[in-house]
Amino acid sequence: MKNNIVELPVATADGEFIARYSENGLAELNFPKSDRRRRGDESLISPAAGDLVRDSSRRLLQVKIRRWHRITSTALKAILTGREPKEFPPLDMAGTAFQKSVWNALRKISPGKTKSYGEIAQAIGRPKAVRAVGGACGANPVPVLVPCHRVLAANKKLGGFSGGLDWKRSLLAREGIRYKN
DNA sequence: TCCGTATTGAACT
DNA sequence: AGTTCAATACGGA
Repeated sequence: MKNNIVELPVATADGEFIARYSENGLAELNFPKSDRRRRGDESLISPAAGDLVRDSSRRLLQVKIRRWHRITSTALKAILTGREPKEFPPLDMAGTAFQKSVWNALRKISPGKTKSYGEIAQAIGRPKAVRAVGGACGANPVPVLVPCHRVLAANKKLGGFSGGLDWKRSLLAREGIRYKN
């Protein structure tokens, strides 16, 4: 399973994001590396690339993943420029049932809108699990596309962001979202 | 079991 | 308006 992960870069105006795919969809999206070290080879496929050649089902998977990756790239660039993506790739995010329910709720926040951690907790029927919601947001493996940056603290204050608060501020600004602080 | 959260609201200065 | 603090759910070690 873990070996079937494919890693592909997305070049954006903000740097090179890294997308990882399982056989079921987009599993992870990483912010650009802070230090832009020179990357000698852009190995598009990470682990056992050689193994992928033989098996025809795996070749089909590669085709599928390339299609997903086009969608991912387009969607990511859309959000980064403050627009709503027309299409999302299938998502295959690893997490507990609780985390998945949180991530699912995040996806219902449309661009330009926000919800508080408490409101998310309400939405998933666990009104007291406020802090746990914060934890699940921090564990979101597909930031930006799964818009954890649209979750603010109770008084419209910024709250936190695992990718760094600068990213959160920037992403909110692109959507015209105002917050306090 | 213990510890650390991307929280929250109330009770205090 | 700022600070402290308890309640609280969850996940990792």
